[in-house]
Amino acid sequence: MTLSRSVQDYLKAVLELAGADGVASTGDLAQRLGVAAPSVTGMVRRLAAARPALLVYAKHRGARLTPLGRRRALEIVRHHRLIELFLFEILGVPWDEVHDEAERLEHAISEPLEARMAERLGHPAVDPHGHPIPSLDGRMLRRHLTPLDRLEVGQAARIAQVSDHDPALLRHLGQLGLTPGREIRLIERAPFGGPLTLEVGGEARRLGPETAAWLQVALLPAEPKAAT
Amino acid sequence: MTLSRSVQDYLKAVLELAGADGVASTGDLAQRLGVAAPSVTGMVRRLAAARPALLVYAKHRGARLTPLGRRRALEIVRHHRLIELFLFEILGVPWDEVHDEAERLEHAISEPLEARMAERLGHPAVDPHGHPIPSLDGRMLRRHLTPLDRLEVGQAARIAQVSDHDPALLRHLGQLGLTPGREIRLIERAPFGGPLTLEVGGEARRLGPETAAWLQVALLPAEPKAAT
DNA sequence: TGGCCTCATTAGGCAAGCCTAATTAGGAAC
DNA sequence: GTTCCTAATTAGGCTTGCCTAATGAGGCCA
Repeated sequence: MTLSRSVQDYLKAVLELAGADGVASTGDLAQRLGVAAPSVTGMVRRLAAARPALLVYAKHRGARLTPLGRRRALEIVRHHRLIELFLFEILGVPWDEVHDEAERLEHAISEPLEARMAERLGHPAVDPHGHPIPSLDGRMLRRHLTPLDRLEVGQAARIAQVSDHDPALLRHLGQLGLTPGREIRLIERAPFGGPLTLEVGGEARRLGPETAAWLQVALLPAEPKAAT
Repeated sequence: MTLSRSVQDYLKAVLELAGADGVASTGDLAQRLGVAAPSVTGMVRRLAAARPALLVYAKHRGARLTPLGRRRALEIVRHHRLIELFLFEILGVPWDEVHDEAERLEHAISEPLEARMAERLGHPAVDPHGHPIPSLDGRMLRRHLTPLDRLEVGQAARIAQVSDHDPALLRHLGQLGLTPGREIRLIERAPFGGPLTLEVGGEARRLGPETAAWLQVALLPAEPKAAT
């Protein structure tokens, strides 16, 4: 009942790519996993035929996780995010490097070791990029978030999470001080898709709208300085 | 030029099983790696045929590491032992559990991460079982050691290293206080292969000779209490 | 030197994961 | 309803790493 590295990667990808209906297309999976499309079809069929099944699959309409598959996928995400936070907090690995490192370590860590790490970190709820860490029973923090580029002018917000797909983006955001937990306010939005101007820690920062779309924020009431 | 997990395991096994002539037999490798003998023959041929070669192999006379193969094997051993020490020191994992955990993690850690761990640990020379940690350039502490069961009666010694092949043995030794760095003295040796009686931290401890053979010690001059 | 026993090798096969090239199904547009 | 484009699937094949069964080489002992 031990899942291979590849199988774990497929399950995680389905979880992360699934839309509102829980379905991920084989094409998207192929792109995300960096393999050819027929490889995905083959694997997805195997995982749906497995007993007990990890995926539900019907030709030409993508794959969906079974409850068991979802449980397994969440375990891997939990490993990944705990490892990211551990590397960041305990070893001082920069936040733009933790993802790739965790991508390999997540398959090699045992449950007892994971438990030790979680305890050492105080059973944290989010990773360094602000993504929620699933609990042991598969629950995770659910928040009401807005993409930063949708913010209204004058609106204050707290940065909740940033995409970790590109290390260069993370380095850039780090330099601007745009890290999870930080309070910001949208000062101005240049017309015709121009840059946003943000107040970040008392400084004005400019950010392209495509870049801003990679950040998710939680809205704050009118005067943020009043409430913590 | 990236080595698969299996290849890494084979190289490490050759390094660890090689006798004075540097040769490891295919049979010993099969046993150590938990695979059938023909699997070893096949892999060993592949690694000897690879360009650049990692092994030297001649039919019916076992395998030997090339300089490159040895370098690679030492890298893996370095990973393994640093991880063991890290788990032990930083995460408090018991010394009888660190080996299995490191066995998986050693293949998943990057060089930069390893460097961070080494620095965090103060560039240590030995792992929790007393085994030397190879340096980045492949050198390692070389000591003059004696198997504990060969000690002469009355001789004082310091425990240098213990075998980590069996967790139960490690738990037992831990309870007796027989850990690397500890000073001991052989009080008595029962005749006909009977147990050894040791002085350990002021207490008398009994140990079977087969068990004692799993420990290696460094001899100490007559009065150990005088020299710290 | 021959016989025998052990260990190693060859022969043949299987599963997992991947690939490219060729075919087919779905769905949008007319 | 047909057409056509795109996305997905089938067909066929490769490598890695393992297996069992059958054969062969080495070395020891008489």
